[in-house]
Amino acid sequence: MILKIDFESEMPIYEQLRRQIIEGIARGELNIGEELPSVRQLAEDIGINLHTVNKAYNVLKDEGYLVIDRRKGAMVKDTFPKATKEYYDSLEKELKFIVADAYCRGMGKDEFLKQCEIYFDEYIESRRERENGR
Amino acid sequence: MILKIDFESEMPIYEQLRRQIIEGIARGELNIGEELPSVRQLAEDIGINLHTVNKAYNVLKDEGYLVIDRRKGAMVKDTFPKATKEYYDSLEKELKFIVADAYCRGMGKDEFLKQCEIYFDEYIESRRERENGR
Amino acid sequence: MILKIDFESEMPIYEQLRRQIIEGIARGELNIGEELPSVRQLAEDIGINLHTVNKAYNVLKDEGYLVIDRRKGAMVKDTFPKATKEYYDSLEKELKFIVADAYCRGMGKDEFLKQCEIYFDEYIESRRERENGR
Amino acid sequence: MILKIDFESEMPIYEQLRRQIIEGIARGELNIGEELPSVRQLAEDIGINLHTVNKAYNVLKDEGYLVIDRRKGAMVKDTFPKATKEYYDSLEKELKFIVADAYCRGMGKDEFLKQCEIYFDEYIESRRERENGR
DNA sequence: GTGGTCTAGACCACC
DNA sequence: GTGGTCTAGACCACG
Repeated sequence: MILKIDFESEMPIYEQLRRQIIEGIARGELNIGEELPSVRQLAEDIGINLHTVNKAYNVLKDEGYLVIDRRKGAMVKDTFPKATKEYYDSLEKELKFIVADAYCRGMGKDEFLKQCEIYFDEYIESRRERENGR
Repeated sequence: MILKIDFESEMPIYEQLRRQIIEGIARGELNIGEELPSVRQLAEDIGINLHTVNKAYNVLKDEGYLVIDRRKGAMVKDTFPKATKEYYDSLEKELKFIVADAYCRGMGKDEFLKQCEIYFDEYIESRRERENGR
Repeated sequence: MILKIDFESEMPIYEQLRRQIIEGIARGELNIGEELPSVRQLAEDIGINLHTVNKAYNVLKDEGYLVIDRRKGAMVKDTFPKATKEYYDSLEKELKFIVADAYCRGMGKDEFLKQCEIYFDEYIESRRERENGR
Repeated sequence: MILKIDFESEMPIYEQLRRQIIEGIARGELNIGEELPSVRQLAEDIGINLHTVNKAYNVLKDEGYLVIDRRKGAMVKDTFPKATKEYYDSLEKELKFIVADAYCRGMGKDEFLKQCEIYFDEYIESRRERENGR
């Protein structure tokens, strides 16, 4: 799986890492139980600080995406993280704002929903392909 | 329009202000040409520094949501901001991640789309009500 | 002569007035000795404060564009303002920056000069027409 | 690169900084990818507040002249800012006034164009020299 | 009255 | 180390 960092982005590097790893899991590029590169390895590959990778891994651990084993390093958890009340609350807040912004900018409901549907289908399709391919 | 700030949030205060003002515009609570409180007034009401309000207003001005008149202060622009290529790019990036996260957490496509639809309808309905009420 | 104020501009209203009056003189819409509207009249026409018009007129008086007579109000001076050393200095400073910015943005020398030439010719032509028409 | 601030000028300090940095880029004194002093460093050197430097840097970032990297601070962007429609509009407005003023003050078209040409050539020459010198 | 600018100094996140 | 955010308080230009 290829990780791309935009050093000019306002988004913290660890957050960029976190998001791309979650997207990788959604697409099935990272499967349950799969080991991620070591902190040291990944940091060197991307050319960033070791602590930055560490932070991303630890956030994902706290969210329930990864387990971190002292010997084997980080791997994708065998169960997906729970959709807690906190998650739903923050999702609602985030989504409401995005919809408000899109609505103001003249984006139609259908166009927006269609786009969301496409993204969902991409993840579903990508996972199915990989599962069949195994 | 009531603005609520969460001082514990990691999200900057000016960004919280920005988002709530956009949501207010989407709901029609803030109508075209409507004057917002002066930076000093709003800062005092919320209990924050005037520079923080100023920053929120200026970000919204740059985005095309507000105009700032030397005489009357800030007011809602009579045209909505353009949905530029930059906007679509960042929306895609943001939405893709949110969908990935939701998908991983077991949220179904239908549930997600339904929720988005509800938010859209809320804004549409809210605006219609206010327009009829005028 | 029609004066248009952009209340949303960052440029002070009195400065917008000043510039448009100078452009009017350059185009020959305002001829030597021609009386400008009274401060009170112009302020009411545009819908701005009386003091704002006053400031514009006084700046133009100091620059040598207008003479202000207590009885007849403001009128275009019969001689053009001198191109003082101060003027040349500030012109150089301003022009150098504009050229630097244009150059960085990829504007060619020829394109830039061509544009300046067009503007010059417009003023020359406009004045000639009016002088012939009288 | 030496930056000179006129504390008596009506032009805001951050705007003076902005202009001189753009001129520095045009002259090639600041090359693509070159790092600018940190806000604290530059502020101390000039004897102004760090927020003022920060504002200048951020304006230049928004214009597309600089990128601000969390790790390295501000640096000259590898691509020059686009000459947008907004840019051309404001350039036209500005240039038209300057030409009108110069014309009224008896400055001939040839003299004006000659001067613009000289400035352009200075930037072109300065950049060439530096590129050869590298 | 309005916002714009500047200063001074604090704390924080990120790297 | 870097910039980002927030506060507090000052002065100014504009209208």
